[in-house]
Amino acid sequence: METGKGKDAGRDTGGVGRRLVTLRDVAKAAGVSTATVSLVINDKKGARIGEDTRERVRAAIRRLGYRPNALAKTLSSGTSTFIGLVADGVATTPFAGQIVHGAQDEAWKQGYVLLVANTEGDEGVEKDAIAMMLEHQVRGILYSTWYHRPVEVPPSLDETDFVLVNCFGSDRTATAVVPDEVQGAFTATEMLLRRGHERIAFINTTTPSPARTGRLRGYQEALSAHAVVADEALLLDAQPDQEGGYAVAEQVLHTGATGVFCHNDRVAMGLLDALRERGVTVPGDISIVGFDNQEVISAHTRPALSTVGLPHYELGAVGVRLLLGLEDTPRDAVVRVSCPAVERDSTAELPQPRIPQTTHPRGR
Amino acid sequence: METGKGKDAGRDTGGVGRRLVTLRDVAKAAGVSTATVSLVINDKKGARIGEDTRERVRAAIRRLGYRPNALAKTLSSGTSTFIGLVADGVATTPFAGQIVHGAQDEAWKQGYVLLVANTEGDEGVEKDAIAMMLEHQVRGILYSTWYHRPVEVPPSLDETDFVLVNCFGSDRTATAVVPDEVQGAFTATEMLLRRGHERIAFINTTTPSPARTGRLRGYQEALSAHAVVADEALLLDAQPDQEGGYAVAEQVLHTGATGVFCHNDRVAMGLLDALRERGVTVPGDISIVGFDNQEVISAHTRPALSTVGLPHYELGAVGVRLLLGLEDTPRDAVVRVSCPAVERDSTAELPQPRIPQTTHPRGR
DNA sequence: TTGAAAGCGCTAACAA
DNA sequence: TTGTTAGCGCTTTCAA
Repeated sequence: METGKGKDAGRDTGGVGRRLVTLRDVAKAAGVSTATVSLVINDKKGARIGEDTRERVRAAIRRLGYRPNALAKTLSSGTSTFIGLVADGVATTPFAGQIVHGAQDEAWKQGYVLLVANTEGDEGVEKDAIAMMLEHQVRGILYSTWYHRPVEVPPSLDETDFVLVNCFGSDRTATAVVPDEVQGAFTATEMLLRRGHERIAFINTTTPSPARTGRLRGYQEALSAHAVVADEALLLDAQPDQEGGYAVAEQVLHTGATGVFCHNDRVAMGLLDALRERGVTVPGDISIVGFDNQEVISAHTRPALSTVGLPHYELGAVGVRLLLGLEDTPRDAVVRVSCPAVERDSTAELPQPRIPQTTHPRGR
Repeated sequence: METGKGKDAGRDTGGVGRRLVTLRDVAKAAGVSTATVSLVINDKKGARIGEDTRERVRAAIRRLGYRPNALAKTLSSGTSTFIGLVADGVATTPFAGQIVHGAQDEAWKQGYVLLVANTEGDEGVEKDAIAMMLEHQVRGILYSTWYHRPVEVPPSLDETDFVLVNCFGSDRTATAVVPDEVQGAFTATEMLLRRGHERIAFINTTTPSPARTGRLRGYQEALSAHAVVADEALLLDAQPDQEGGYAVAEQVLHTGATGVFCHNDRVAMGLLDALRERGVTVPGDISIVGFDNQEVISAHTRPALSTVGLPHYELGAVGVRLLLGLEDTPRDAVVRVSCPAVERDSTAELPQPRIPQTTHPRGR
């Protein structure tokens, strides 16, 4: 800290209070006006300042350890430096963190700073959070949820620009960005189809949601795209977690499926456990694909799980771009971000049919 | 939106630009001075304002839909409303989210707002993040890591108050708050001891870290507190994830341990998988305890894992309190937060010895 | 019990 | 090429 701080910066510096090197101090030190300093700092285009003066100013800035006051700048210029992000679950899920990360990276790139508020689903907290952001003059607000779902847009959001992230308006339209469930499920199913599987079971969730309907559709579209006839018997339902996957194992075995597409990685993990107990090997006997790419799980099951990723980072980033009008999308559009395939070790070529053709109810 | 916004709020409201109801507008509308309005808004103690005036002001505020400008307030009063939180991994881990949550809750309680920056370990980003926070006049900075470790304190942190969260200064002392590894491991080990186990294996991590040394010590202290003689043969090492736990299973079985304390939940999960494959039941044959309480995993293994929680939420909250001087701890102190026991289904009473006493190398 | 006025640190015309 | 001067929206003495 021999940067020259304690030198002559301290005016009010009384033990506790630190710092207080203002533009004016720099101006005085450099023997120029504050306007000049302001100009070189922001190095404004049109400004014609002598190179010598510039250098003198820069020197003074360094010498005094000057830091611009972003708040004063905002107040004066009227251009905000904040983007608000309200999330309903940064704490309880690994997913929200990715949204925050994506949003932050993009925000920084655009010269903004993220104001994050975690509501954990509490409406009161949410209202306060939005109010707080409004009072801090945010450029706009990203309203995000940790799982893809419809939401009632809080009225106070209308006081600023906003975009919904990982959710969409249930009661009205609003600009939003969500994962492409259909494409994701299509991709997952194709991971199996491409390896020769045709008898593919789909363990969907019991919970009504965009994920449930979207993934079912993606699964069906993939089958028909590959000219594989759908068999209702292959459609299973389960509670969307390890317990659900574990419980449905017997049914899966009964379908005679050679490949299974699970609603999410947790279900896949439960299924894996159950199959192991029954001596069924994966991917030897059965290939499995998950959804979400929840790393803590999918990267470490045995075998490591082939799955499809939920693009949370992208959602956050695209959210910011939409907010700032950087994406050329119509207002109130719902943009869909695709889910990438993450192929690991739970998928393999279909072995020579162990089950005679006759068991195959409806041929292809 | 019939709150009166579009009414007469719009001055500069030109389609895009919103809002601009200032203190002055309110004052004018209420027929008082700005000073008066300011006083009733913050309802200052010493201010003696007539109840009628107060009501008139409040009415005007409501009618105009006035929102105070927090930035102007900060600038004018000199009292910051921000607390910065720089984290090295909100994105990649479920843990950091809890720190954010704890910090935010406590910050709000104290009237502050959290400015979050995720660095993902990038030093450049970190430097920028701190600079950004300094420029935004933060009251102080919480510097956090996603796993407990020593850190080199970035020099620029000295320009403000700061506290280290989930980490501590490697090169110098600084106020910090970390989990109590020793107590945590002690607690975990006791979960086994209390149920009669004496032959308890400890699968530690291979990575040198406060966790490694602290947990070993806690394990040893628990044994001796219960007058159980330590057996070096029970000390195993493994890579700290599922693969590590899976790989070490054979060795664990060889020790003849009836209880196993794993360095973390992921190791426990891997071990569980391996034991299942070998037909060893948990907790029937062997009891297992993890560490971290990483919910996605621990709450859903079969059986659900008994473990010890890492107090991330608390770390964040205490961090804020330390920063604000709300905790009466000496400056530069390292405070330890304890790790709570989370007992689930992987621990059971020691069954009647299936193995003759003689196998027990050294008696108690 | 209230109002006037001087800033907080910075930007942005407008002069010079 | 640089300086002067109003503010941005709010708080805070000091007077009235």
